[in-house]
Amino acid sequence: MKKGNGQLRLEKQAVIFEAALKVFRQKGFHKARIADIAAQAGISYGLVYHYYNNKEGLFNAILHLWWEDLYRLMEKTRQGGENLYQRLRNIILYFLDTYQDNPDLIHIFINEISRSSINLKPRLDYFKKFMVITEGIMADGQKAGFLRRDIEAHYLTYIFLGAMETFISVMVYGDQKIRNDQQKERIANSLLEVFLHGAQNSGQEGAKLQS
Amino acid sequence: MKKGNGQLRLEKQAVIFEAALKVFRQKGFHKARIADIAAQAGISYGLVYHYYNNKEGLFNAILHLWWEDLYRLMEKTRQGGENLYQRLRNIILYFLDTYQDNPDLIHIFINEISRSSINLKPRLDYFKKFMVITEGIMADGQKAGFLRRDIEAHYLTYIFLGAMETFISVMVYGDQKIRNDQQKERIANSLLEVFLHGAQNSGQEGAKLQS
Amino acid sequence: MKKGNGQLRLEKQAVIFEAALKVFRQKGFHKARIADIAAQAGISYGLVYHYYNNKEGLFNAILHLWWEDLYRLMEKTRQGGENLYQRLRNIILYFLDTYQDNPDLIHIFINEISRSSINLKPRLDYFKKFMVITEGIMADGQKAGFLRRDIEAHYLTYIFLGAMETFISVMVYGDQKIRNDQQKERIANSLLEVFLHGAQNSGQEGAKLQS
Amino acid sequence: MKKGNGQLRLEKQAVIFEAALKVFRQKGFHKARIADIAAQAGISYGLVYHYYNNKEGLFNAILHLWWEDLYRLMEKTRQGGENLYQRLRNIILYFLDTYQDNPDLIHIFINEISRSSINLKPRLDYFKKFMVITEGIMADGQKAGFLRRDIEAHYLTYIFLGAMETFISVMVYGDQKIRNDQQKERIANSLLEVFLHGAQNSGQEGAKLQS
DNA sequence: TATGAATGAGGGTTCATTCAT
DNA sequence: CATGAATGAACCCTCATTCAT
Repeated sequence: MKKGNGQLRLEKQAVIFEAALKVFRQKGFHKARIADIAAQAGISYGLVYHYYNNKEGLFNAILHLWWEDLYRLMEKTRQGGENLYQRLRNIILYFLDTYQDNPDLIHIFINEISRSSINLKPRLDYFKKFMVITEGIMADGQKAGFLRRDIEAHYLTYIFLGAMETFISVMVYGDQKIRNDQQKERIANSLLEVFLHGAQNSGQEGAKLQS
Repeated sequence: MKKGNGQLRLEKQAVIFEAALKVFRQKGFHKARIADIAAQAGISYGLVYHYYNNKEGLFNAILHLWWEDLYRLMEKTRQGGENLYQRLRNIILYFLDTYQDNPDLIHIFINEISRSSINLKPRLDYFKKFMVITEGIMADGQKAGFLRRDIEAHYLTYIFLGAMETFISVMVYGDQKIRNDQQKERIANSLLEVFLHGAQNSGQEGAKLQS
Repeated sequence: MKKGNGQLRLEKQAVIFEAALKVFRQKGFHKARIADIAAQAGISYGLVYHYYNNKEGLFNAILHLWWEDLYRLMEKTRQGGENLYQRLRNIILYFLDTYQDNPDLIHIFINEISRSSINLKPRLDYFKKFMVITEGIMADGQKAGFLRRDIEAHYLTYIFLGAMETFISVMVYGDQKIRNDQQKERIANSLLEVFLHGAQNSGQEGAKLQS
Repeated sequence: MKKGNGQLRLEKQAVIFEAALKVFRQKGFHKARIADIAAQAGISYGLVYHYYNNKEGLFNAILHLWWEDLYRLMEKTRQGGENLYQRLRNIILYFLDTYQDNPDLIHIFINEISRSSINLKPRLDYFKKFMVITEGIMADGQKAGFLRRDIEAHYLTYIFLGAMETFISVMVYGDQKIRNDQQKERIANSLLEVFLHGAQNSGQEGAKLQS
């Protein structure tokens, strides 16, 4: 019986969470009202405070979900003994999958987590951790001889993550749908291709570029 | 006399503008108060409304400055007949120069303009225009044979701009100073190097990566 | 069985009552939450409403306990045929004993019952009754020739009760402990001594005071 | 001009202050709403926040007025070289005068300052300072031989202040008016008379009291 | 009895904006 | 031009109380 109640509690909490995702996505953190979220969830606004401490607590729950999932993926991919290419691909696919499965979440990531000035410090800490892990991957790649060593690992990190994030951003802002897995593949490949081999045409013309 | 007054008006407006830059940077748009800006400018808060319509108008002025300057640069670099490498380098240097000369502005760009949900539509339009221009550069590069054609031009754009923006973001959040022009060079070179030639080690080991 | 249940009911009620004492003491009536009291009692907050009508009803129960006990003492001391000195001493000792045995209760008396603006009317009525009884004692004392008649009986009452209450207040606020019965004696004696014989030094110097 | 504006500001602040006195008196701190105070002052509630930080700041202003005035009196009476009798009389008359001139203030003192649990710590500090000053007077009296030395000075303090406060309280709660200066005299005399010479009848009967 | 989910009145506070001076 | 007094919409949050289970 207790378990049943607990389950109900979790379910209701999830309903509020989903509503919050939607509303935060539509209005952004600052303009989202608790009343909006409650209305979206079909409950009274007071009940939101039964399940979450306050607006920021609710937002933090979202933030937490996002990052912990991401960390988990990074950890899994690290333990899986996959090679550099696979690992970078996994990161990209995590974003693309989330884009497909939980567009609200990725929207919030792009607009409210990745940037914007709410709650700066903790947000940055999450971000840094992500960067540090990614940088570890890059360093591994350099050590293993896969990645060039004349560019610092954290520079590679910025370039990779920045490129990916902007990719997602453009899709988010343009409201582009991912129609099928092939499209996901194409995006991931383009990104990795350029990141790994560069944008320059390797033919004769390209060679003249900097001369 | 009229001209003198007009000049005074412009000067006072500039004072408010500078104050707004500082305050918007420190607090973000939503938490910045008109009273803060006025205090920073050393005037009464009522006076702000003589020079700007309202808070959003003031913010738009900043936004406008940023983008118009950027467009101007893009235009100039296009007309200058510079090659692809130079043009991309100019964009990067514009950001790095602004980072040096007007850190408030670049901070606002990163936090409030580039993303975040204030005033979504007009902001996106500015951004799109920037992307379109950049995409034009990429397309030119492809046409001229400098850039590979198997990746769509707008993909190249996302990758380039995303990488650059994240570079700047990290500097902004880490409060890193640019000490000298050599550092700017190094950053620009790293970015361009990876963008153009890729991160992969061109030696033997690197070749095995995707196998 | 019925009796047993009734007893259980009383016990649970007592648990809530004790918890309320503690919480009202710590937070005061306004800041005390039913949830706090329930937590203190180790029950759910809904259950409080099975045993008491509402927050005020719970507080009234405390109030009632305090006053009825006090009235009972006053009645007993009146019937006991004790003399004025004994009767006044009994009142003081009642407060001091309560201070020892039920510090929460005396704390609430000082902070929430004796003054403060909750529930003004009923509280005043309780208080008045107490004053009237005390005034009766004073009047008796005047009639019997023990107390001076040039000061009205209710003035004597104010002075006596006010002095005593402040004594207790200071102890409450200073968190002073009563270590033993001798200390209680000393306090009671000091109070009665000054009340009955005055603070003025009866020697020669004192005589000059008002000249 | 500036001075004139400042004066206006102070006047408006005073209007709000007066309104707050009235409303805090009628409803007590907790039940008083800023909107009530604003309505009483004939202004919008937002304006209250123009002149005071918040509800507590407004209340603190009242508190401050009360205590600083009282301290000032105590200081003046100390420097005036008056004797013990005069000094105690001054304290009593300060309360009675305030009762006449600013009944709201004395009401708030009795209900919200002297007791009740808002903002406990600072309130107690104010109170303690008052007690310490009074205790100094008592100690002076003992040193000068006017007051008996077998009762500790702080005990004398509690008795004196407690008696006085209860006197005032009863007047406040009973909504008694002070009709003329003679009545004030009578009250002050009664209090001092009992405090200094005691309540006991000095005739033969009284002597038997404790036997 | 017992629980705690659910409700919503209620109030404090912020601050953009207006406007009389 | 300049000031800052004045307004009030807006919104977060608390918590007593009810009630289905």
